[in-house]
Amino acid sequence: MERADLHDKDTVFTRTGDFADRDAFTAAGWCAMERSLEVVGTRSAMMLVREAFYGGRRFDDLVRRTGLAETVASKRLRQLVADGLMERRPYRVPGARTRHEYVLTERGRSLFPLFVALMNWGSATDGGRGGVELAHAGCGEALLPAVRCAAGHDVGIEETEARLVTSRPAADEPSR
Amino acid sequence: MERADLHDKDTVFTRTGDFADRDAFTAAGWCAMERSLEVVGTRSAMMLVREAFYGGRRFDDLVRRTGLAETVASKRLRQLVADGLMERRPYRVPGARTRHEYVLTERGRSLFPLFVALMNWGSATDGGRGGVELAHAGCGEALLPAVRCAAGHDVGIEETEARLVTSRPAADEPSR
DNA sequence: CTGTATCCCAGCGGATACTG
DNA sequence: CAGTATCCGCTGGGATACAG
Repeated sequence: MERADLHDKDTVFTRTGDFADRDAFTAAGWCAMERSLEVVGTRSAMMLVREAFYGGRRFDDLVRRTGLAETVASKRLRQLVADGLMERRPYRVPGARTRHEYVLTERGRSLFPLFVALMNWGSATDGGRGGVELAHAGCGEALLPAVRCAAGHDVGIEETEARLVTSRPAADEPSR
Repeated sequence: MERADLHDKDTVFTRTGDFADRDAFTAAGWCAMERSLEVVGTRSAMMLVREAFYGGRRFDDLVRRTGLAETVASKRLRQLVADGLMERRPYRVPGARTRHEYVLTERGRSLFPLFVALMNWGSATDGGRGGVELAHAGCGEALLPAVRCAAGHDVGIEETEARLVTSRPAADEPSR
């Protein structure tokens, strides 16, 4: 099954153990990536999350800044709340009646690396057309998505190994 | 415009300069994130890229391992090639007739951080149901998506600043 | 201002059947 | 084995109109 005619530049993941035959675990169940896409795989979902990152909270602002139709924004926001990415929170400005605002939950905020990766990948090939750029407020340098292992090493695609886990060790506690 | 009743945990991006009013640059054009979604915003596209990362190359394997219908895989692969994420390359095994295989281009390979972010976000909330896990082949530790600035600092969401750039300083693309 | 209710269209993805 | 051609249902998203 192994092919010997691959160029070095074609290297993908290291395949080890069960993974030598990827078919063996195709039946292992739902891929985590697909689970993510079920929730944030739509344009409207990511756009609303984006505006939330930018500080948008009120329905009106979110609609205008995303450019989505109100109907779409409404339905998607309801779903984002149901999925636990956002919280619909009442608040009141003195003298006005109670309103609601949409605030990212911790789960929603944990989309940050995904958002940066999307922004970066899109801008990497746009020929410098300009637009919004994300930067480190401390030093002003642009943000870049990275991949590291739990031990802190930077990991490239060719150093990545995929493996089958039957049941991951007790949920991700405060990772030490 | 500024709200003073925000909890610390609600902090999102730091807003500075032009960005104090996000509306000011809504008209600044297409968001890089949306550009990414136009290309890899579909389930089929990311699933095919995933299998390419896992080492899949032949049409038959890609179809079986993604579980996509042949028609869908066919059309999506054609588009991925057109978008420059994959390359359709002829090859031949002695004694057999020439076949084609799909190989990730550098642009396709640069989706690696995005892929890791998607995998990680999806598995972070699955209650440890098990499945595929990505790890550092060197030390065996699990992979995590990260965000850094060009100067090498780790950057959290609350240290992130968004700003408007009219035309980015000729990054890495002499084209055009 | 903050939505919801309808109607409509385009695109994704599947099923089936057919080629080289 | 590696696709293409057709048909078709589902849903994402927009337009319009209306409500609290």
